[in-house]
Amino acid sequence: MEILIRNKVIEAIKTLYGQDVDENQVQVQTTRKEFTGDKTVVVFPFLRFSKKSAEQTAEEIGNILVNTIEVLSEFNIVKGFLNLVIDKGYWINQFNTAAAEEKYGFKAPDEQSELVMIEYSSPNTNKPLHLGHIRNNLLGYSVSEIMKANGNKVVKTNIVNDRGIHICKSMLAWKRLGNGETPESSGKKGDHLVGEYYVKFDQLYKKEIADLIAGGLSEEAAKEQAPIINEAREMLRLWEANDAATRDLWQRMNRWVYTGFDETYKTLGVNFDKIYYESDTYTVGRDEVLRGVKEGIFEQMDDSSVWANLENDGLDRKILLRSDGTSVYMTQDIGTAKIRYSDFPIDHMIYVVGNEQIYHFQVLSLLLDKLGYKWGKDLYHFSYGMVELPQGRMKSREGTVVDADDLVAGMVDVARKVSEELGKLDNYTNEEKERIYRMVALGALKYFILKVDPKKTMLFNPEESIDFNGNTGPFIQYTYARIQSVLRKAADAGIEISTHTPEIELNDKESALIKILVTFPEVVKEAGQNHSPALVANFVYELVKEFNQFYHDFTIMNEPDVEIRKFRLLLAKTIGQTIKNGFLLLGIEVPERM
RNA sequence: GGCCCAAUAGCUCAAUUGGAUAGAGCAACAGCCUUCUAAGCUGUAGGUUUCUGGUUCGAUCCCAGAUUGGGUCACCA
Repeated sequence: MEILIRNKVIEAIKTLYGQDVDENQVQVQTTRKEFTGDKTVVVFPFLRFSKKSAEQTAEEIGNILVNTIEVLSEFNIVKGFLNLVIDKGYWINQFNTAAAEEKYGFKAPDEQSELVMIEYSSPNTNKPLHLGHIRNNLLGYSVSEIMKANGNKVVKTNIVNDRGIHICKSMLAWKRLGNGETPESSGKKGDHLVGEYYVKFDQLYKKEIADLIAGGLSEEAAKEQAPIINEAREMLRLWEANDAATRDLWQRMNRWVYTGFDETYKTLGVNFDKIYYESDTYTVGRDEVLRGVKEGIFEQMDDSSVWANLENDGLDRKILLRSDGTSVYMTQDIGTAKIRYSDFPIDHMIYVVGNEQIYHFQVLSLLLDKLGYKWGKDLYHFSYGMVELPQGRMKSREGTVVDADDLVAGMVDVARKVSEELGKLDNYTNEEKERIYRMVALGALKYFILKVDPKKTMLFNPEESIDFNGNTGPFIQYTYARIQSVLRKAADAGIEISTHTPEIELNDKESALIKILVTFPEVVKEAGQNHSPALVANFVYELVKEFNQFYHDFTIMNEPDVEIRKFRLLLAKTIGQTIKNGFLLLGIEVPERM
């Protein structure tokens, strides 16, 4: 519709003033609520063609539009804004289209669809997931769903950083202090158990540093020479040298972590199509780096460490292999990228990784390019903002980290408490109740995180639990449940819901609802272009807010006019469907009752 | 210090990517359940969009500078 108007405006200006205007000079937007009309054309940019007043220009263009666009019957002018009124029939038509499709707004993939690979989550296996990972996982999953809804083929992938100095730290501490403790023996979740030893390592390390400083060493030297850190380094070297005992312990502890992660992923409702492990990919990366050395792309120093010099590209020097031959993060990422492109015909590669790694991905992109991979430059770093606490950034060493499992469990408790107070689920079984508590708790958490612009830093206050009223997930879930309740009542009463609405008179709320509803396909598209679940969240909220007003002001079941009642039922059903579909894109479930 | 990013109501976030009188929720206050689920609805109050300039018909949005906060510049990931 907007495109049609835009083209007609261009034609109008051509006939009126004999000038060609550029397409993006014509602004067509939805009319603001406080004015009458549906679409608004801003005429200010055309004044230099018309050489007339804004009102006159708008009048002239408006007359032509009304004559050339069938569904346009009237217009009004406020200053330089030409407000166009679109016929009711058009909206009813649009609504019927929306009502007829279960997946309204979604585009199904076909043979020509592009393949988008999305990497997200990508945890280290030395500690459990925290709030920062939650934002990553929710964004990654949601963006994947949004890309699918835009007709792409999507491969969700996870690169598990299961190797490196950080894992060795946990292993070392466990060896020293663990006394053979296992998840089974202690009843602790595996990832939490391993995480505890990571913290213990840090404590031992700090103590050694303090002792060395007391003995007269500088802080820098102390950090470098502490026996325990050297032992960890030696462990990493042994690991890369395939030392059997080291590998055994590593495998054992990683397995504990995976069991724990799987549980967390399951509660979060995220999943992956293809999982890569750094322990498999880093050697490919190392070979690539060594090839780079041979081809003169990278340089090897006397101590045999390997560097990339990116100073000509405006960046720094970057290490790719340590002097003891072990690999770093970047080495692995090179290998992983290569393997992925040979495994899949990737058209777009999206890395969901925090904005603290912007520099890392600039470098990675450049390195891949230098290694001769034409897709190196194409990788897209979906860089999202951090989650901050009122005190600032989360710091694992200071114990301010909000653990993912604890957070979810806490949310479920709150949901249970609220729900029990309201007592609406009293005739449900305990399993059904628990299922809904979880659904609501996760709805609150996910919506809270996904409704904010991914690029922005966001704040989470653990002191105040996430709200269930207002602009929240549960509010939207509640509206959905209400709609289902009405639909159940209709079904019980044997009232059939029409599948097609004739041209009836609409009240203000009804037409407002339809006008919001039919923007959904555009919202899905924009959310895909901008990689922004927040756009979907905002849309659903707007829709639901409007629906609740409608629900309050008008009755559905008690409407005496049969035609109108049938229409309202269909409207409610379609809105319910759209809420569900929108939330599907966010990875949030909706309950039939709550 | 170099580079990058942000700053909107007391708090958490929006603002159709340069358009009309900057909107929601929370918190505060005042109302609405004999009626399809009150996790709802209505109203009141709350703003020099950090500051100073510039660009233009028009700036929260673009440019320059300043202030504040954050990130990053590792043989960490």
